[in-house]
Amino acid sequence: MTVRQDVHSVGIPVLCQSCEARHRGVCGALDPDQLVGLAKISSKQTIEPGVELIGDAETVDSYSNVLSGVVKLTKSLSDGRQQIVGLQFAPDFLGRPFKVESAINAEAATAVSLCSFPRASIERMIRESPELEHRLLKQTLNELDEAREWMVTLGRKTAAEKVASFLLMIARNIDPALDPATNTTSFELPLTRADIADFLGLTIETVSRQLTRLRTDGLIRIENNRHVTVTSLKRLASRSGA
Amino acid sequence: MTVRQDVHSVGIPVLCQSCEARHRGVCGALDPDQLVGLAKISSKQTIEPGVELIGDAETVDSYSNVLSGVVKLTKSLSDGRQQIVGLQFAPDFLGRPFKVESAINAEAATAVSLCSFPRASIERMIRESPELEHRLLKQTLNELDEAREWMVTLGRKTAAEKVASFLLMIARNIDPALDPATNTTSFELPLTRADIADFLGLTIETVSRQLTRLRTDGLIRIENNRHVTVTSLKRLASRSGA
DNA sequence: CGTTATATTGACAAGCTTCAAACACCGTGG
DNA sequence: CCACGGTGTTTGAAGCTTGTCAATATAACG
Repeated sequence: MTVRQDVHSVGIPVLCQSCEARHRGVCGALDPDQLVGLAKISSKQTIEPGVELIGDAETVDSYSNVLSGVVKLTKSLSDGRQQIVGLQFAPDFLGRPFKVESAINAEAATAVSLCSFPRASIERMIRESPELEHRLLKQTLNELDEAREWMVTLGRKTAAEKVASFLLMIARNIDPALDPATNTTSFELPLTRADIADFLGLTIETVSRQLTRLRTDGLIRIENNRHVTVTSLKRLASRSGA
Repeated sequence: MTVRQDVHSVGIPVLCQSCEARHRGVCGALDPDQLVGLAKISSKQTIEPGVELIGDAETVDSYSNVLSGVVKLTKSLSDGRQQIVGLQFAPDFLGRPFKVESAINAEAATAVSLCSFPRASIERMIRESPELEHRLLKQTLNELDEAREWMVTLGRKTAAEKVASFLLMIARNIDPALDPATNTTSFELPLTRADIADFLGLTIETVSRQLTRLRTDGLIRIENNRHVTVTSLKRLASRSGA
């Protein structure tokens, strides 16, 4: 028992021992030596909801792994209209390699903890480790798939379908093994109504109306604004457009 | 002169000599030996507009470079509503590595010429050549940037802004060096009104109305439905939301 | 317990879609 | 040569979904 543990954790920095990014995230590409090197220059930090992590047109000099919480990626038009273009959950990699200027904003949607490292070091490691680049490519391809999935939602679904799709996406994210046959799940919404509206290309009022409709129709229950219980996953899915 | 040419073209397969993908596309990552190997198993083909290249939920066993023309990537809802989630121009790489099942449709929007190679070979080459994977990562990141840009358009812009944005995107794609100070450009639309509607999340009628509005307002001229002349790039840009 | 942020609800207006019809372009065949 | 059908586009009128503005309710917080 102790032997097995030693085999797996020998040379692994304390910081990384229980880190999810080492398993499912990009750090899984690194060998113990690289991990030690990276751990030396990386720092864990906790961020309050609403705090801006990366500003539009700012130069980015650090990348991060999301360890917990939800980060929203947003883009804005000159007159203030805003659109959320991505949500990042643990253990996603946060940052846009190979570009000094960010074209998007990143903001903590909930309380977030990050593991950050300097830009230069991670880009050097990418050059040295093809496996790291491979993981990045895979995550980027997944993000592209998600973005395209949401383009369909934004362009072609009704408000009712958008809200149902959003709830399903969150439910699946909280519990990836969610069986479509099960009827009931329950979770905390990581976003405010305003955020949900920015995510779905709707107004706060329309989001609210669609949620109350789902509530009065008996598909969901809502407590304290944020806690949602889906009482009929099947009926919810049938309203998501698919 | 001839010496210089020889230096550059020695060992380069005839098929690839004048190919744009060798310069700006993924093939630029390959050395002459790899290029010869790939050229042996690749084939050039021409495709008519409207022909489906990759069907939804089909298993993909070949990848391609787009050599000319425009390929539209679409996703559909069960009831037939459709959304274009990407446009691919030369010399884009066409295909979704590391996934056997395609979740999207690819269809020739115009006449298209492709250079195709078997899935297995390209995936082997990716494993062997980090530089190839690097190029793929860069293209994927660019596609992700574009997708997110269009999410803002789909979610937050008005019909008028959407159409203006679309025209600007096409103009910039035809002439990447397009100076915002110049007033006039002219190009062939690679998409029908129906395609434009599917791209912008609108109906054919709304697209048509917005185009005639731009026409009667003197920002553009349209000949034969497809040929567009922008007469005031600045005014068009000011209507794109930005 | 008052104060502020967040969410809900209602009435009305606007924008986009829907449905319908006319128009333009193009190749075919009489 | 012109009538004809086909496809793609434009235009019009009406209706519905969503946005806007305003008021109220609920929750969060000192």
